[in-house]
Amino acid sequence: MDRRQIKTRQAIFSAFVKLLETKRYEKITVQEILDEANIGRSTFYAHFETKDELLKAICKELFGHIIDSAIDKTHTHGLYSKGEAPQSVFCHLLQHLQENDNNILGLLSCESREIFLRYFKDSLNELIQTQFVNHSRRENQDLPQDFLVNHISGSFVEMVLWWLKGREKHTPEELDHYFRSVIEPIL
Amino acid sequence: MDRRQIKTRQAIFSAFVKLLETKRYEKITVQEILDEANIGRSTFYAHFETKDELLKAICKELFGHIIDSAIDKTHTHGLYSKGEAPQSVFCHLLQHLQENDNNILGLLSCESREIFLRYFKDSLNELIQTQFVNHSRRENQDLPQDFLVNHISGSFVEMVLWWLKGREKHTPEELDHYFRSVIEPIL
DNA sequence: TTTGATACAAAACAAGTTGTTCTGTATTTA
DNA sequence: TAAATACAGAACAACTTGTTTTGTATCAAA
Repeated sequence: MDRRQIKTRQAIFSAFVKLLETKRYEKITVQEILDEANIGRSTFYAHFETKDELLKAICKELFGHIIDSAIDKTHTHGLYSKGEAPQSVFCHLLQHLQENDNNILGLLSCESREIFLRYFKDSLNELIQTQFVNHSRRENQDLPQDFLVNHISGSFVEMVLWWLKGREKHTPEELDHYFRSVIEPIL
Repeated sequence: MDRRQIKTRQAIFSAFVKLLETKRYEKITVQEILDEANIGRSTFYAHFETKDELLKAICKELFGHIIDSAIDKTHTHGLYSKGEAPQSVFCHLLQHLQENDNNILGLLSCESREIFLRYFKDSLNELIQTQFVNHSRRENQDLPQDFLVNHISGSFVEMVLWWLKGREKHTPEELDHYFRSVIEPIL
């Protein structure tokens, strides 16, 4: 890939993430991105068809790593192992988030966070779903499985939201403990 | 209030809700609302300063009733009463939603549902918060109270989301049972 | 029923936005 | 070095937003 392309793509991403810190996604104009990234109009449209496409590309790129890393984790350690594992996938995810590569925490707490949180939750949902299918020795036969899966991924994302709203005063390990406390009793 | 104003306001609301069923909020133009509601441009701007203000007004109007009704419920029966009460506030809320006045379920499952879900959750959060403060004989001293409050309201909204995604195949009573199963063990 | 107020429709408007297309230049790869 | 291509800059039509103006229809109060 051409070095110029890489540089431009990165400039657009950085500009977009920076703008998102102070402005809602819908209110950001292409012109503002151009000014912030210092690129020409035609250049932008050579990279992305629309602003929406840029959004999708960012989601894929930023959450791709985190989710992939979590998938690897489940392949070796499973999802939770009901207290046995010293570290759950969820703790792993939180630690990964806290590293804040590419200011991913900024995206998850900006005004347009819903967009990214929903993307995050959908990825998480798939991960948990497959995990449940694999070794499902569930005791709670009362509840529909997809309800439970949704409850877990939904609660996790809501916890991240709560965490960020409180300016990250808690450690990933503490959060993992909180999450275990409200999830393990129902498994 | 002038009858003409009421009629116009209602026409705008209906048009807006109808458009939201097939189009994302951000993609809806004022012109489309005018055409659907059969009103003039100046008329719209006499009622609402911007499209965003219209959105706020709709949220207030539609969720106001439901939340107020839930608040009344808590005043007489409390939030959950740990299994004693035949009907929880949550069941009450779900039944209210199912009546689908003003197509509120349409709003909660349309492409722009995040907007309304977040508004719904914030209202719910306040309600649960006050309830916790009132008679807080919590046993789980391990968890921060606002984490628990957030977990409950968040999980509820996520359940509603799951419910609507599955085209409402479950009754409010069933959902209430599911919700008790995942919330009561941790209280 | 009349009268004064006002909600309304229609149209024109400036300012801003989007996505396209063109030309010429700079950079990269082979 | 040469051919390919990524880029800047500018101009463009089509659309959107919110304002303003003018004349008409409807309302509420006397």
